This record gives sequence, structure tokens and C-alpha cells, in this order.
Amino acid sequence: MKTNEKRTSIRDIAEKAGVSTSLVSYVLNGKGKEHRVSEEMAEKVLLVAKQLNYHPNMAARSLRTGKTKTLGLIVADISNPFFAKLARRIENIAWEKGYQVIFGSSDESKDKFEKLTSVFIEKQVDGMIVTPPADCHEHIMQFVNRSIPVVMVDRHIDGLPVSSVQVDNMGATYALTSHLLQMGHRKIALLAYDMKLSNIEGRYQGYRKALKNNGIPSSEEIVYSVLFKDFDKTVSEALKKILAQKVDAIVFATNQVATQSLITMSHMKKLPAKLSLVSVDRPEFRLSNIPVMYVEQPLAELGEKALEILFRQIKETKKQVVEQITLHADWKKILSSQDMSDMAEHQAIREAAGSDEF
Amino acid sequence: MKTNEKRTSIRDIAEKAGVSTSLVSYVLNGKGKEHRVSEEMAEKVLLVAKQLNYHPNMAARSLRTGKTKTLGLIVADISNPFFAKLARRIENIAWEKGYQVIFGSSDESKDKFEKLTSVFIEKQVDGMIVTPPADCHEHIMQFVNRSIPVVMVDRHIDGLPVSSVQVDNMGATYALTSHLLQMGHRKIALLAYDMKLSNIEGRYQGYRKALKNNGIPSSEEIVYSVLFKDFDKTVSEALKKILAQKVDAIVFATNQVATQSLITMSHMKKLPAKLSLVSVDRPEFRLSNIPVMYVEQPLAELGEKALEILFRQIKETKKQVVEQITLHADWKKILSSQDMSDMAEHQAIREAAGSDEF
DNA sequence: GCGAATAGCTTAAACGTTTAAGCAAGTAGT
DNA sequence: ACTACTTGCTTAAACGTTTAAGCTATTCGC
Repeated sequence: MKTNEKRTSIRDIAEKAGVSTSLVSYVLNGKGKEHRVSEEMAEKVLLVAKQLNYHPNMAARSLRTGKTKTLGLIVADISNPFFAKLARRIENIAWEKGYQVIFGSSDESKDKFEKLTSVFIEKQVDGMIVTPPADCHEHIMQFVNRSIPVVMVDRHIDGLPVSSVQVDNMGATYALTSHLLQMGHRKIALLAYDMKLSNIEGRYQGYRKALKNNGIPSSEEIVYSVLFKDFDKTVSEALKKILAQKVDAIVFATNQVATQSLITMSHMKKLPAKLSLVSVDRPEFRLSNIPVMYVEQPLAELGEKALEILFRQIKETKKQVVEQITLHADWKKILSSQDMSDMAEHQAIREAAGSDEF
Repeated sequence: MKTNEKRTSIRDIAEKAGVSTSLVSYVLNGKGKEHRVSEEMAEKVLLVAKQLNYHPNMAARSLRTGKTKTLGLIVADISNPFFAKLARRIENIAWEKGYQVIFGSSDESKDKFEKLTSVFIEKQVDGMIVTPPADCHEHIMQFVNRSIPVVMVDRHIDGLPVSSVQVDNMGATYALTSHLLQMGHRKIALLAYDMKLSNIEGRYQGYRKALKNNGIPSSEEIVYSVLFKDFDKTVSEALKKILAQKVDAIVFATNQVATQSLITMSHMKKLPAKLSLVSVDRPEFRLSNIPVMYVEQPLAELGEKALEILFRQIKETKKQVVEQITLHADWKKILSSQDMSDMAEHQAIREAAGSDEF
């Protein structure tokens, strides 16, 4: 194995085997039979290809076929564990189907999102999975206009001819809030995220619906929403305002909001004696003496369903059916941050673990 | 903005502007002046390009130029926060330089690694950053043979003409172990990871050196190493064997090992009254009443340095200087899992936080 | 044993770029 | 007024594939 100067091409194989390049191409693509290439020739070609350690040039192939076997994935932030896991699931499934994935983090910015769309379009991705930031209609339409299949995941944007997969967000916060009400709490705050995002909006609605159904008047003074910009700071400020109002409980709309809130609390000297916390998705941080209850989004299914739809759209180049799917998870399964067995494989579902003793 | 059937190419622009494709190409690549294209023509071309919403076809460009503006990154597991953060840092820097990154997780398997190398070679990446699993000499050489620049990060493999960036692993565990000794501990166990990996090997050496320097005989009975396969289970088993030997303290060689150990402990009814835990990198999980002390690898610098070298190699197509860089971090900065302020921005370095009161 | 079918290959165009080389004017130098 | 640049463009080849179409023997049907 010596240092080659030039990459070996299909032409090199053709010459060495004494055949035409098309013959080689047919064989290498497994279309030998189909194009009546003799058994012996096929073997010879394959042998030579192996000898020369041939690897196809995808750029050339893509140029010719118009397909890249590459998928684009735009998430808000790949270093957020929620998206990291989603990405990993998607990467794995795609891999099995012979596709690679290019990632990009939008940081919830429509400008960054736009730049990402440009890059992905230029890279000729065969399909896109996106968690769209607010106000990015037009950029998503860039894909649609070029008939690049897109599936929105986690959130969706109305009025676009684009498929989407999301969870029943309203159900999640409805279950969590109801649970708090059942525990006897009455003054329940909501600490949300960008309300422009469909999933957050849904979680807000679930929270309100639960209150309404139980005859509790909802007060806008204990509902806060924060943005991606200055996230840590604004979460901390909102939290402090909420705590100042002596609430019984807080509903965190996302694990990121919950995490940052817990970190903030860990710096405080005093915390309300009785305060219940619930969150959508497990916070990454936990306080030693305040348990956080949470429901978990079916992350794997989210990715699987999205890819299923995407691959279907990639196949069917003709009529594109827009599918809007809402996964209905069992939000009754409320987990607790103090119950540590859920970390292993998320199987254990105990209600309130008291296993603080060692 | 209507639904176009065909992607607009440089030829479309040329026709609409009434010029040749080469003229368009020159202008679009900013080589207008250089090739004495008139000001007015340049403007006209740019206008038409904008009107037609032109995006270059990277496949064609790559085929022609042999460059893809794409970097490959192979890590052990992208859903491991350590690698996720590394990836994000790398993605960001690459992005600023106009490069995209394709990720792949090897799961520490040389077979998966091999498949990934194939894919990346076929995708014609301009450069690679890899955290090599054990025994993958030959596959890394695939890149070298094709003169694709590679930089190994986090770990390195001896005897290869390949640059690498790593931290002073020996120093990390030396500092941690010394700290434990200073606290009066004598029976200190090591729970390591695959010893074939250079970084883990280094951490083992640091542990031994610290013991030796303090005149403590090192016993192989309290040194365990686990592999990626059946990770959770083997860590738990090793941990139990260690605890059965009544050790004073445990050194965890990686955050993953530490995390899994803590999870295991959280299921135990009884734990030794006095047990000190130290780890390289912060564990993702924390027990409420046992603090874990840890040092942190300079993650950002690791990525930055690796990319710096990689880009240098991409530039210099001629003589390739092999650089083996070891980052010497300040391992004296020992953090504690109970000190929560480190989560915010990793600035605070307090020794032993007692802020358990609320 | 003659036309038709078939088996087994090759030819050549095309995908969208980049880029070296060339060409026809106009301008400058002497 | 002739040569020599300069300006502003164009021509055409090349990158490595894929794939429709074509070509030549051989075999088949009868």
C-alpha cells in the first residue's frame, strides 16, 4: 500500500481490465445481470476494483444523478442533549439506509437558518429535517421551491405545504399541570420559551386548559416566556419574579428552561419550603432536595417518524402528500428527577421515589 | 417566487445576461477584476444571478476543483456530551472558514470506523478530525495514502505520520490522585476505560506515578478497565468489586465511567461512609450527598488547535509537517460536582462547596 | 441456411463547474 | 503606421460518473 498520487477512477479499472468504463459502472452498481455482463467479466472487474482500492467519486456521481445520498438536519443547538439524541437517532437510521447527515445549529436565529438553507441547497441534499426557528416561512419555501423534501420536527409552522412530526404538546403540560392541581397546588406559574414556536404555544395552551378545567383563574402575572438571546440571564430573572410571587409550583416548558432555573436556584440562599417543579423533558441538572417531575417526549419515535415520511417523499417524486403527524405519548407517566433508575434505560416509571437513603 | 422545475445554473445566467458561462463563473467567484471583466458586466451578472435565485452546484464545483469545503469528524459517540461539545466547537470554527462538517460516531468499533472512512473518502472530504478507536492504523492510513489531511484529537496512535492534539492525560490523573493522597486517602482504586487508547493509558500512568511518588504500593486488584461493549453492565460490576474491597477513594478515568458508576451507586442501599470520588471531566450525573471532584479538559482549545493544524495542512499541499501537540492544562483547578456555579460558564473554581443549605 | 432474436460489449453524451488559452478589438509607443 | 500591449470577452476541455443507444457476433426458430 503505497502513497498514490491520483485517486483511482472507474477509467483506471476499465483500462486495467481491458473493458469500457460503462461496463465497469454497470458491474460496480450491481447492474451487471440487468445489462447482461458476463459472469467472468463481472468478477474480473470487481477484482481489479479491489486491487486498486477503488472508491467512487460521489461528487461525480451526484452531478450525474442529481442525488447525493445526503440528508440535512437543522436543529436549534446540537449541544443541547435533546437535539443531540435526536440527531444521533436520525444519523443511525439514515446510515442504515445508506444516507449521511450534515448537521447545522440555527441558534434559533432566522438569519443563521437562512445561511444554513443556502449551504444545504448548494450541497444538494436529498432531503431536510428541520426544527424551524420563528419566522422562517420563506426559507423553508426555498427547499419546497426546489422540490427538496422537508419534514419539520418538534415544531411546525402553519400554512406551509410541508410535512411535520411533533408531539401532543398541549397534552404534556395538561398532564403536568393537572398533576400539580391534584396535589393540591393552586398558584401555578409557567416559565415558557419563545411563544412563537408552535410547540411552546401548545404547552402554554395545555397549561391554561388544565387550570380552566379545574376552575382556577389563570393569571398572566405568573406566566413568563424567555428567548434564546441572553437565555441564562432572562431565565434567572423570570424565575426570581415568579418566586417573589410566592407560587406553589412552577411548570417549565422545556428542559433547558428547567435546567437553567435549577442552576439559578442552587445559588439562592433561601427557597420556598414547599415548591413543586414540573418540566417537559428531564432537566440536566438536579437539586439535591427538590425533586422535579417531568414527562418525556418520545424522542426516538419523533426521529423515526420524521425519517419515515422523509424517505417516502424522497421516493415519490410525483405527488407529494403533506402529512402532519402528532405523536400522542402517554403523558400520565410522570417521572421524577430523584428517581435515578430512569437514567439507565428510561424503563422504570415510579411515581415519587424516596430512595434518598444510602 | 414560483415552483421551479429545474435548478438554475450558471448557463441560465449566462444566457439571460447574454454572456458566456466563463464570464459568469469569474464574476460569481469574485475573480472579475483579476480577469478584467468590466464593471457593468459584473453588475449585470450579479443582478441576474440574484433574480434567478442562483445557488452553485457544489457537486459540479467539487468535481472540477477536487475540493469540497467539507470536513469529516469521527468521534466515539456524538451523544456523549464531551464529544457533542467538541463537535459544536469544531462546527462553529469550520463554519466561519466556510467549511461544513459531516459527523460520524464510531462506537469505538474499528469496523464501523472503517465504514466511516470509506464514506468520508467517497464524499471527498478536504480533511478529517478523528478520535481513533483501538487498532485502526490501517484505516487512518487510507486517508494518508490519499493525501487527505488528518488530525487525531483526544487520543493518538503511535507510529503514524499523522498530527495529533491531546491533553496531558498523565498530569490530569496525577493531580487528582495526588489530591486524594493529600486528603489522607491511601487505598485508591482506578476505574478506567479501554487501556489501548492512548489517553486512557496516560491516565493510568498518572495514577500510578502519583501513588509511587508518595510511596504507596499500587495494587492491580483495585485497578479495573472496561470496554465500550456492555459498558453499563461492566462498569457496574467493576464498581461493585471495587467497593467490596473497602477502598478510600476511586479515580474515574472518564466522565462516562464516572456517570455510570454514580448511577449504579444511586441504586445501592448502602454506600461506604467515607468515600471520595474524582473524575476526569464532569460526570453528567450527581449524587445528592457524595461530591465528585474533577478536572476539566480544555475542550475548546482541543478543537481549536486541531482545526488550526488541519487547515494548515489543507493549505500546504506540499511538505506535510507532522505535529504532535500536548495541551498542558492547569490540573490544579479541581472542581466539585456540588459546586453548582461551574455549570454556568465554568468560571468559578471553589474547592469544596458546602452550599447544601437552602 | 436465412432472418430474427439475444448476449456481451462499446460509444458518446450529459451533469454544472472551473480555467487555460485564444481572439478581436482598441490604445499606446515610437 | 506599424508593433505591442491592454481590454473584454469567448471557446473548449476537463473533472468522474451514469445511461441511453448502438454495434457485432453468436444462437435460435423453423
